[in-house]
Amino acid sequence: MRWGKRGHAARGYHHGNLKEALVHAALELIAEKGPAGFTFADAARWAGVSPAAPYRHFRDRDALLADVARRGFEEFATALAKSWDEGKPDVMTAFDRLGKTYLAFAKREPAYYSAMFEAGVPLDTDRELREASETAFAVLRAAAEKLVALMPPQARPPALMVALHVWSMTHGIASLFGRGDAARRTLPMQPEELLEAAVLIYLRGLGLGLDTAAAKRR
Amino acid sequence: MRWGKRGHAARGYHHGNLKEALVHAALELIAEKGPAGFTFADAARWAGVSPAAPYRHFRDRDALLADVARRGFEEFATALAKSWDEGKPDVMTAFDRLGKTYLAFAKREPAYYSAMFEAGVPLDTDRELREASETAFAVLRAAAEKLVALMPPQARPPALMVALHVWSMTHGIASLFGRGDAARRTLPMQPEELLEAAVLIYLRGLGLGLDTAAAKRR
DNA sequence: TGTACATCAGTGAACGCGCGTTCACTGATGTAC
DNA sequence: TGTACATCAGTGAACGCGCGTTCACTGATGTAC
Repeated sequence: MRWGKRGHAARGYHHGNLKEALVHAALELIAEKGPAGFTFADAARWAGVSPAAPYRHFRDRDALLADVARRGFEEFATALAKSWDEGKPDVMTAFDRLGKTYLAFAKREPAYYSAMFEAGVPLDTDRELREASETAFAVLRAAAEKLVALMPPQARPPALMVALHVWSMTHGIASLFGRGDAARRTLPMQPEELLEAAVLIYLRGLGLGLDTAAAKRR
Repeated sequence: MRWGKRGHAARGYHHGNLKEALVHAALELIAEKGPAGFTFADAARWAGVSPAAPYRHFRDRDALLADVARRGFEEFATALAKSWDEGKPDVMTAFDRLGKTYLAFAKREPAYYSAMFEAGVPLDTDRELREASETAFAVLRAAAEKLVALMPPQARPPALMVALHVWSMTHGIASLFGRGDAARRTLPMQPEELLEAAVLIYLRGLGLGLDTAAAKRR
């Protein structure tokens, strides 16, 4: 299988879009054997090129992995932003949807998720990678802002704290139970249900019951 | 450095306690370069023996890693149980302490934590490993039981759900911010504070305010 | 439109290296009597 | 207490293998005129 800009017809001496193909290869191999389970040579073989070819596009294996993580964060940020949809039709509905999207991403793209959160890719060395990661978190942060804005000013918790709490909870559930691969633990309920209940209880603890939210909605 | 049962004096043709030494080597190397960052030969070298020696004690690298994870869960379970101390002097105090112990373990033993939760060691193939993991969770579960028992019977949430929520939150914070190594993200507060606030808000959401708890304590 | 040339993105052979694993071996330890 | 022997837990040499990386190369593509 080949991944060329011009579809699968790209052939011949020049691959056409080897960089993309290597990223896809890495994702495929990570999904199979984990982020440590592939080599530069593996990726080349998977893409159908000689072992020297990847060097035209990536300095080394780590650079390839970092690029995978960056793309992962970008797709993640896009998915989250689309799901949040600026809080429409109302903040509570959108917030719930956001959490489900987070879990769905971890399940649908375990390879990306691994590269982003578990492969030990250092965030601070690559500017684009760090920015992509921050963009993703910014969506959560913005959602938390809108959420605390529902509350009376004197009772508002810091939005950053709320965002971090929800992020941690969701990431925890995703890592422990919500993965598409074999490392996950079994659970007597759906991860989505577990998350939804947690968020409801947490928001109630903030004084943001469904009643308050419903009242604000009108 | 050698790790023998008889202290550091073990020498000579027979190592004395190579199995322990290999586990320590693995921990050291995992802490340095992550769970994927060491080889069987590395471990042997670190322990000061020939590359063939580890085969007397472990089938292969995976078996060594699984043993590390098992020991990690056992130490984890012990630490958690000791910290929980059957809910003394009162359930809320002990519960808070339990969370702090969880985070402290992840920070103090990042290598164990990696092997347990991130190395992709399959839980279901090794009976002892699975049991150790279940023993650790059982402590959390028991604590959640005592916690919900503080509440009036008609308002009690399932203890299992509470345990899973707290586990997820704590694991999420530990993975994202609370690690002793370089992969952690920076945070404008201590992970412990973040966790404490989350748990307080969550419990309040369950209807278990500090007032209720204090009332029960008397 | 054709041609000459520069650049790009691959090839494939080669290298040194370290890994996993096996093997016959051997020094150290434990035990029966 | 001494001796003979079995077992244990190491050695060290060897092997085949695949990896990372470099290199001169070459086919394909793009561009100036």
